[in-house]
Amino acid sequence: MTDNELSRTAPLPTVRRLPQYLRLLRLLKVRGREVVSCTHIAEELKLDPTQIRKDLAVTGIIGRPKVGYFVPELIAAIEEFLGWNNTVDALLIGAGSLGRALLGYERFRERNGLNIVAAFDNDSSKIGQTAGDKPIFPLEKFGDLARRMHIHLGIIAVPAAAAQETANLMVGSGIRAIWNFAPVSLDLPEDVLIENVDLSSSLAVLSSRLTALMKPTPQPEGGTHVAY
Amino acid sequence: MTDNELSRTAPLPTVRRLPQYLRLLRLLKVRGREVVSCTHIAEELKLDPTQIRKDLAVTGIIGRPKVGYFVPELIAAIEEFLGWNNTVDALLIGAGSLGRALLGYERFRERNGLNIVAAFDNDSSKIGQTAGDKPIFPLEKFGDLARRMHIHLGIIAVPAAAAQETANLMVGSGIRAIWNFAPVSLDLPEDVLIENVDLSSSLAVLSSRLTALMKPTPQPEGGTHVAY
DNA sequence: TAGATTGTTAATCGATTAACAATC
DNA sequence: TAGATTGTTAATCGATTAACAATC
Repeated sequence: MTDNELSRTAPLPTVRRLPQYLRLLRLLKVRGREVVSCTHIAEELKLDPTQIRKDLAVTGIIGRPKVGYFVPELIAAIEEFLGWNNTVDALLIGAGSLGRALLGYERFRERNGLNIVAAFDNDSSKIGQTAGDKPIFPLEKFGDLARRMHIHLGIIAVPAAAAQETANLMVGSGIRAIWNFAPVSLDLPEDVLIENVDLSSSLAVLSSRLTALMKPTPQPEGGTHVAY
Repeated sequence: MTDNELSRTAPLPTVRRLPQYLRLLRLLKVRGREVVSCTHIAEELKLDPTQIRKDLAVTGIIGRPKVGYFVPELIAAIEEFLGWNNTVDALLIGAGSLGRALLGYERFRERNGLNIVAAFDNDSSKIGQTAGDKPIFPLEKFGDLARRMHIHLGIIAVPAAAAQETANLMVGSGIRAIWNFAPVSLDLPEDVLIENVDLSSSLAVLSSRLTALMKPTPQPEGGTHVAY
């Protein structure tokens, strides 16, 4: 902890890397490993050891020179920083194939402290079905359930066209943070947290590199020239 | 284009934002809008106009002072930069719920130039099924089809435990770029492109902020002190 | 002890933002 | 023309990497 204040908020890139460390650490724990150094983590994940040390510092963990960190202690520190030591309930809107895939991913609860309680959809043919043991309710019930269960995390898995109104419904029902899988930039009150999962962004990285590869390699200037 | 060389490669954050611009521009086009300024885009997306201008520059587009950019021209420039003006074939391994959700998302082809040709799975009960009109083949057929169709883009949608061997199979079958949805850091040859979609990273941002919110607000140091 | 590793400060790198001349 | 907007250079900001003293 480099601040005398309580950690402002950690750099975003750091936060995004923490789950990666956590994954490795859990693996090491299963393998019976008790201590681990940044050097070792760095080798495994092909990252810079100093960066890892800085990243881990945001969790408040203290390591031992010459030794490293105690694996279970480090796991606990990261989990606590992310809030993954406790389970947070969430409601999901949109029981299409993506929504049901998210519902069916049981590991969210154990690994990421995320418990998706139920899904909502306005397609009556889906109502009453379950997906991954989770019930699918009609959209009208959302506000009621959200308030009654004091749930403030919402997941949007509806088509782009319906995303904004879905967000509005959530906000009106007391939702304070939204995990949005629809490819839209949502208009939200300042105090509602939003995190977008944008597959296009990710694909763009891959396809632009792939495209760059295919392109006629930037010829050394000066026209035809045979090296020998 | 600020380089005299052919654009090295654009900054990663820029590449990740391009699809967002593209989405807005397509919307504007549908609405019949012919020109657009960075100022306008910036307002819509709540970004900095200068940043947008720099971002768009990587595509080689040239705007007109006082006017802005021609919408169709700008769309074409971004699509070309990303390679989304042409369709790229891809093969997907893992026909679980996530895999089938990806298969079923028809918009990939029209919007992102991505054509998922078929899926592969080693669960015999899934073989012969289709998902979003795409056939599901046994895993053994992967190499054959990949080579025969000259496909070099692979999508991994298998459980974490199977991801590395899946990647190995892909690489051995001539795949040059992998879009990986499994929460694992894969070990790959240097020359194989990899892009990971890591839901944990994304969730970490949301849950760490949510956790920070819940925490007892960092009290101004110095114990009980009443200001007046 | 000597060597490895942490924690932390300083240097570097890259991306964002500001400033401003060119221009339609 | 005057004003808005582009393209580009310079300044700022923040994250990564390097350097190094402290220490088990």
